[in-house]
Amino acid sequence: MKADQIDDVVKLLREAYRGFVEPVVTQVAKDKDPYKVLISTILSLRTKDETTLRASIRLFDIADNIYKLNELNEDEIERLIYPVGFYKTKAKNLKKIARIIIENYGGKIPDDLDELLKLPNVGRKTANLVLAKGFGKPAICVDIHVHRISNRLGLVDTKTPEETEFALSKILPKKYWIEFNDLLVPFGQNICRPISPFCSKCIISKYCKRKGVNKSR
DNA sequence: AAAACGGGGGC
DNA sequence: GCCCCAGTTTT
Repeated sequence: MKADQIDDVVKLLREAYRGFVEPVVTQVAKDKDPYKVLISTILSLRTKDETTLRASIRLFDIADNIYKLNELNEDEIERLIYPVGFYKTKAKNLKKIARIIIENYGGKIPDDLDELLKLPNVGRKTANLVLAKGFGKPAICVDIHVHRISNRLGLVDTKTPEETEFALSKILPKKYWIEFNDLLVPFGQNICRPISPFCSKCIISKYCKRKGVNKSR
């Protein structure tokens, strides 16, 4: 895809974005607090948005910073975040993260990819979202929506999200890195769904290489 | 590369 | 009942 076509895709997605509900992490962390971005992103993994939203609000009402989170025990965290996916594992890891951040990083969420990746339950998707949304640093956050849609557009031809991140870093202008994920997630949830995508309502279908796939409507 | 982790909600 | 969900970790 040519550079001017990528510009057009972003422009069209920005217009469509206004009609969508914001991604849940963006809603919860409007103040761009890296702590809230990190924690709510972890809560969101394999979890529906509405569940993530409720859990995040409950947790941040009690613990809106890393020190307060550290004061909670595992059972308390479990009860606050239930029923997000893997809530027991996440409660355990959130507790660990609080301790690590306080002991090793002076209570500050690190703004470095490799350091973030050392935290339990933090992979590339979460780490890059923290960098992009929490610190405003150029980072490409590839979740399943970005991965799927980038391939449908022919922007990349990849099997795994990690490959997609690498491929996008070569062709996507840096000025779009931070917002790319925010644009594609609601688009992927509402229009460019995994199965039965609404191709007839798609504002970027002219750039799509897989129009009509998977029982599209 | 593939399975496991895990509970709620949609159909 | 079966399948999906802003992935990560382990095998």
